[in-house]
Amino acid sequence: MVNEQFVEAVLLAVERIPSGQVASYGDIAELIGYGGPRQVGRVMSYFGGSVPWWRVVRADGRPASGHAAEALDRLRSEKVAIRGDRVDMSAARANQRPRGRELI
DNA sequence: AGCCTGACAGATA
DNA sequence: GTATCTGCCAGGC
Repeated sequence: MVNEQFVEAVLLAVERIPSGQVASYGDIAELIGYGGPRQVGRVMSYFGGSVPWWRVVRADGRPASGHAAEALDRLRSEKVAIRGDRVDMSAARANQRPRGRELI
């Protein structure tokens, strides 16, 4: 069991993702400022049923294992930019944070 | 205590 | 493009 505060923060962050946009596990973790993407994934597996879990995808744009098909279906319904079986993170990513790219 | 697993991420080949 | 390794943090055995 994780800290309830962390769980609450994760669920709140996921609910805050606007329709038509997505966020990665790492983004959620960084936004909260605690733990890592795996902890976010754990929270989602346990309590994700109460939030739009399909808006949380992996950093490479692929949804979580086991729910990829349903997630993509829901994302397409929200007009999220999908490229094949992958989310176009460059366009659909909410809270786009600058990556460690020293050079563009 | 050690070891493996996981709704992950990044680097490397 | 895929495959593999390492790093991360928590949980289960």
